[in-house]
Amino acid sequence: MNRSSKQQLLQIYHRLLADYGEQEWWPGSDPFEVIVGAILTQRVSWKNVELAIDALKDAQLMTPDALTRAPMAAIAELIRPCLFYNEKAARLRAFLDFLNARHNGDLRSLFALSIDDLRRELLSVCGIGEETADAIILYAAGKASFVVDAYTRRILTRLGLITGSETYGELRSMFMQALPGDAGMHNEYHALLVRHGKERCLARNPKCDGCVLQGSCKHVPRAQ
DNA sequence: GCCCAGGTGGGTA
DNA sequence: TACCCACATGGG
Repeated sequence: MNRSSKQQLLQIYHRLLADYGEQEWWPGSDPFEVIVGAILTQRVSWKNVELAIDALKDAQLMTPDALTRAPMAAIAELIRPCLFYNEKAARLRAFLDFLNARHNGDLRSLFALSIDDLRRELLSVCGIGEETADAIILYAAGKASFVVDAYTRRILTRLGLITGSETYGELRSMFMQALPGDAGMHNEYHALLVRHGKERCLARNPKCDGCVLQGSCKHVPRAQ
């Protein structure tokens, strides 16, 4: 990765931050709730995840211990507003089995690992892929690990910084090399890309009128 | 009724 | 490696 690409990534961050302000994603949230949210949000809007999180809280199940004891069918029913609830209930169970077996059910033990070890262990859990692992490392453990999602790829492609065919790991490395090891900045940058992607880089209806990244952005204005 | 939302894993060629 | 499919709700 060359110096100019690093500068461009930093420039994009500062322009987005200046335009949208701080996004405050998962500020001061309970780490376990963040992990549950990270698993439930797979391929579903955050609104639906909030419904499921509230349901789990109301049922007093938002702790590793309580959720471990709950029957999977009951969990599935509570997280029904999320897509693929049976599968996601199994993924929550898989994470809990891992946490109990490897870390005696203690998140502090899990988070005491280095970023690389933490990432490796999370990826060994069925149902946790790269994006979810990075989201857990960043938002639950508070360690700097960049979260690459569909918006990130789409925005960088339209800006001409990448071809779009890069692997997840390649894109993550780009950000890891360009940004300081500051979890707060990684957190904010990812949130800003999602905000920008939602508002300006819609999958089927790209538009870029008044876009904060205008000038370098190659969006085609939406046909009226 | 249709489209889409902050993915992952397993199967097939 | 690259694609395809299952998973299967709720809001606009």
